[in-house]
Amino acid sequence: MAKTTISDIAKALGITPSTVSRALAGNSRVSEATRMMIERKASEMGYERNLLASSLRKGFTDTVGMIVPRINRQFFSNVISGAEAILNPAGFNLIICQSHERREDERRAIATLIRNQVAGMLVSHSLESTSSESLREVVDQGVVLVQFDRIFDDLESSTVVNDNFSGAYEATKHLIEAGYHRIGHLGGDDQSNVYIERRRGYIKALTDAGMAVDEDIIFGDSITRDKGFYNMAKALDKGCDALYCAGDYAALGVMEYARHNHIDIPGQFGVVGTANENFAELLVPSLTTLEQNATEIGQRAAQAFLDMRFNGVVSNIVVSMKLIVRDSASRQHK
Amino acid sequence: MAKTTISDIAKALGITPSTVSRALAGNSRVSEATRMMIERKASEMGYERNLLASSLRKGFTDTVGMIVPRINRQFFSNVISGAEAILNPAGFNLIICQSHERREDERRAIATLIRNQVAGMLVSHSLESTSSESLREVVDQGVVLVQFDRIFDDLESSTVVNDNFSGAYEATKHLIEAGYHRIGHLGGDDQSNVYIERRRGYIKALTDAGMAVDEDIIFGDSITRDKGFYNMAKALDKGCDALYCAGDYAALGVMEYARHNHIDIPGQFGVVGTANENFAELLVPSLTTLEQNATEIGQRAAQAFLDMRFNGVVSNIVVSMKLIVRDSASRQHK
DNA sequence: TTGTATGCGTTATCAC
DNA sequence: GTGATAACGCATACAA
Repeated sequence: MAKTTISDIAKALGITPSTVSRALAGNSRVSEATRMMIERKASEMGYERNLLASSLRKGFTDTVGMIVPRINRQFFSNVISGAEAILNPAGFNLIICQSHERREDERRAIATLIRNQVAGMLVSHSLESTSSESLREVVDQGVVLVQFDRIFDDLESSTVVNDNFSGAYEATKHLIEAGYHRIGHLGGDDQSNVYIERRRGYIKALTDAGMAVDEDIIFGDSITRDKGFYNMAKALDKGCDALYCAGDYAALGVMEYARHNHIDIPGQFGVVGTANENFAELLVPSLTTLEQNATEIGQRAAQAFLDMRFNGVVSNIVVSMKLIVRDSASRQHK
Repeated sequence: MAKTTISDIAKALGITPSTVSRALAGNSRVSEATRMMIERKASEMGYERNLLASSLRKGFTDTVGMIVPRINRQFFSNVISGAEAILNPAGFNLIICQSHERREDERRAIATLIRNQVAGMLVSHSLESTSSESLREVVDQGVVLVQFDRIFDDLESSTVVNDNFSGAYEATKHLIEAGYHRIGHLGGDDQSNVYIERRRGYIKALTDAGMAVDEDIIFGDSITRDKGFYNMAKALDKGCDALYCAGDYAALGVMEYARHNHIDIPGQFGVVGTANENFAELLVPSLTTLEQNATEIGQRAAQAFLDMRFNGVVSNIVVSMKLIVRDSASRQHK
């Protein structure tokens, strides 16, 4: 069964394709009568506009691409939902690609999206990508670019990031106020704006409180569960009694080590994580963590795309974080 | 900066677009020399094939659509990764849509994908969809359809499902062998093949063990965390000492109620879940659950699409489940 | 092996 | 307000 085209409708109605096209596109220069007639016939014949042909002719698509490291992270899947909530009503579809944190996958995703003529891209780059090289291609091709969460600042793009500095500051302050004395930091690699900012916030909180900053207890590997487990051992060796972790999976590893070694959390050791993954509230004790407002970031990123697309406005948005206080860092003050 | 087309390349080389098209498409009827020349020029000019034009001309795209209830479920995001692992090397892109368990969103996703001329769709329908009505449109439009996990059997499509019957059978048997005496079932709505099968497996395990089946302790609401919490209270009223839950979130609710009411798991009460969500191993006690092999399901679904697309082969695949034994149903035998 | 001609379905620019 | 015509970029049947 061949799909019905505007020509089919035109033929059935004894008019020309142009008129049908205009009517279906909502063009004003067509009489109410014929418009109604056409619309009825169209739905009667089960007509669906061929987006391929339409976009080819118009020179642009109503599709936006999104590239994230992985979709099974609470943060990214919520960003996606947030972006959809804005883009779909605006008539755009979202294509989602995963980079799996690999530069090569990211490069392929970019090429795919460009070939698909997307109107824009919302991207949070992979950890393997340490330069804006691949993304420059996007800009060069004239595709609207919005970076979120992890960004490069040497690109002509709108950006949406968390206020990682202030968030980390609050998280660390929370540990200080709970009475911990030697607070370490478990961060990610120092190429990324995200982890650089969180580390800065951590350091500022310590200095503001008149506490010494010791590079020995700033761990900068990566924020996996394994690393959390491993670095908790090292942190204890160095005499820490608390850790601000730049990720919940790392905090999870920390808590696992603590349980295995019968270290009481929060009594003997305090932990604050980042991201509010779905398991954070389920741990025992429940994990105090920094909420990232993923949905808002998705919405803002989508809105930033629309602003660039239709008004040529470039924006740099900062979304605040919120400390979710639970049990892992709430001991009695001494 | 206009994008380079095959005509641009042809012009630059003093040949015709057809030859360029053939060379770039890997057509054999073009000399090695000109092919090399064309390829070099193409990459030199930064040529990227316009998929819109190509697909419009060919009459089909290299895009596959996937519709899932939500992407932030471990199961579905792993299905997606599995499908990508097969489809990308085969030259297909995947567009992911969420139905949010709503019929209307699902319908819109289907329309979107059809308008985008996808070559096929991999779908697990929303819970609100209780009939194959919307999906019939897919088949009618000549789009290859693969259903997975949740399926309707009155459609011309390939299917990939878990062996929910056997899985539930094993899960229930595990509870029986652990010595629990009055084992209830917390299932989903009975319109869905998934929950019907799990319930059947549960019942069969009981009868095979010579135990009575009591409709009073078969709860069939839905498998949310709330319902788990709520129905745990009812299960206790009815004298249950164990529950096989058709979902981990429901099992989570069950365990929360138990903790709030100081009921020892697994000592006084046994729980087995389904899905192996990422939090299952992190609960205290850790949750014994049925693993769904999501990645395999994704791979199989993608392969089923390729088989239909290129060989016209319709397949109905059943993927086995695996019981992950942890602590929530392992008490000492009496 | 290469060139010529045509059309995929739609929209935009004319003219009427 | 409607119709005729061309063009978006590419791929293919046919001719050479």
